Amino acid sequence: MTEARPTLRERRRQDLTTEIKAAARTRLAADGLAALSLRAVARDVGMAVSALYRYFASRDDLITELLVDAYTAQAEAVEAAVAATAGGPVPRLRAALLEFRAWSLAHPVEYGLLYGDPLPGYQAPTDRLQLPGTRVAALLYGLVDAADRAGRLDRAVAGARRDRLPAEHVDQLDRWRRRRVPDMGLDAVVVTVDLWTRMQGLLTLEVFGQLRPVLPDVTAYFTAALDDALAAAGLTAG
Amino acid sequence: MTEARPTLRERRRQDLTTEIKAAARTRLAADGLAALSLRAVARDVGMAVSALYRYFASRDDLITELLVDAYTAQAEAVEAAVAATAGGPVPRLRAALLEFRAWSLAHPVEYGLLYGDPLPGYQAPTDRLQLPGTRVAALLYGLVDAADRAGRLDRAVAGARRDRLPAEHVDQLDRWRRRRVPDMGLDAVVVTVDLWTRMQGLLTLEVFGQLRPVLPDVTAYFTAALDDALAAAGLTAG
DNA sequence: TGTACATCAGTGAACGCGCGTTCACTGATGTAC
DNA sequence: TGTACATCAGTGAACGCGCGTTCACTGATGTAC
Repeated sequence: MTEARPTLRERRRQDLTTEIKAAARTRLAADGLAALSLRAVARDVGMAVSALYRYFASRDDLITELLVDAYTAQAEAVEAAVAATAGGPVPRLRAALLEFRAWSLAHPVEYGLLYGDPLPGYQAPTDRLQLPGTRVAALLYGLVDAADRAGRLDRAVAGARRDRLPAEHVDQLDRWRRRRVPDMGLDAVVVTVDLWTRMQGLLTLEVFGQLRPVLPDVTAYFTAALDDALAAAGLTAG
Repeated sequence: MTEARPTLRERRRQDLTTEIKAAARTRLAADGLAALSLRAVARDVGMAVSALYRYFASRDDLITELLVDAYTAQAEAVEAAVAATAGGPVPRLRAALLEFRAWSLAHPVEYGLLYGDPLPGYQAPTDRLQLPGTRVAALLYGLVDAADRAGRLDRAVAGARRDRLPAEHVDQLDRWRRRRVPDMGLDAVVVTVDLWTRMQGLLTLEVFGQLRPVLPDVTAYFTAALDDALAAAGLTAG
C-alpha cells in the first residue's frame, strides 16, 4: 500500500509547475498584475506560450494558483512565528501580528493582491480561495479565544469596551459568531475584530506607501500601536 | 480690463473637456483603471480617438487629470462638511472624518486610485498632484491645530500618550513638523497622525471590502471608533 | 459688412505592438505484453 | 529485454483582438483689414 514512486514525467511536471509559478511571482513582484502575461512568463521560463496550457487552464487559473500560494505562504510564516514564541496566547498573538506585518512588507505586491483593490477583470473562485484566505484570521481568532479561556482577557475591560460600542455593531458580530465560531465568547470576537482592523488598517497604509512622507519608518509606531491595542482590549501577557 | 467673453470655440472646448472627463470617470468607476482606454472613452463620447489628442496629450495625462479631479472633489466635499458644522474645531474634525468616509464609500474606484496600490504603468507627476493630494490632510492638521490653540486638546492626555510612544516615532514626526508645519505643536501632530492612521486604516479595509464577511455595515463601528480615537487623543468638544 | 487668411477641431486610415487562446504537429516518456 | 502502442509535453504558426499614437486631410471658427 506504499505510495508509488513518481515517474520521471511526474517529477518533471512538478518541477516545471514550480518553476513557472516562481517566474510568474517574480514578474508579479516586479511589474504588478497587469504586466503578468502568459507570454512574458513563457519567455522567462524559456518555453513556448502554448506549452503553459499544459500546466494552467488559463491566465485566470494561474492567478488563482498564485493567490492560493500567497495566502498559504503568509499563513505559514505567521504560524511559524507563533510556534516559535514561548509564553501564553497573548505573546503569541503579538508575534503573529508582527510577523503578519513583516511578511506583508516583504511582499507588497502579493499583499496588494490579497488585501487591496479587487483585481480588474479577474473573478475570484470562492471555493478555491475561501480556505487559504482565512487561515491567518482563523489563527488570530483562535489565539484570542485561547487567551480568553486562559483568563488573559480581562472581562471588566472587555465588557466596558463592548458597552461603549453601538448595539448594531455588536449584534452583527454576534450573528457572525453564532454562525462561524459558536464556541467563542462574544467579547473575544469583539476584541479580535477591534485588534485586527486597527493593525491591518495601519499596515495597509504602510504597505501602500501612504505614510512614507510623514513617517519613513513605521516599525516603532506599529509595535507601540499593537501594544496599545492589546492593552486597550484587555489582553494581558502571562 | 474686464475678462474677455469666451469665444464659441473656447466654450465648446471647455464643454467637451468636461464631457470627456465625465465619460472617463464613468468607465473608471465601472471597470477600473485597466479598462480605461482612450478608444473606449472616444466611443462613449462619440468621437474619433484621434480627436482626444486635442484635449489630452496622452492617456497618462488624462489619468492625471482624473486624479486631480478626484482629490479636488473629495477635498471639496470634506471642506463643505466642515463649513456646514456648527461648533468648535473638534466637532468639525469629527464631521470631516465622517464625510471623508462617506465620499470614499460613494467613490470606491477613485478611492482605490488615490489611496490603494500604486497604479501599474502610470508614473504620477508629483508637481501636478502634490497640492490637490494633500488638501484633506492639510485640513485635518489645521483643525487639530485649531483645537489645540482653543484649549480643546487636553495637554495631560496628549502628553501621556506621547510618552508611551517610542522616541524614534516622535522624533520622525518632529522632524517632519519642523519642515512642514513649524507653527504647530508636536502634540497636535502626534495626535493627527494617530487619528488619521486609525480612521483611514479602518476605512481602507471597508472600501476594499475586507470587512464585509464579518461586518456587513461598518457605519456604527466607524463612528464609535472615531469617537473613541478622539477621546483617547484628548480632543474634547466645546 | 465682407473678404482673405490663419487657427483650430475633428476624421479616418494606418502603424506596430503585445496579448490569450487554439491547433495540427513532432518527439519523448510510459505501459502492456 | 525488446517491441508496439498509448499517452503526454512541447513547438511554432496562426487567429482575432484592442490598444496608444501618428498623420495627412477636411471643414468649421476666429481675426485682421
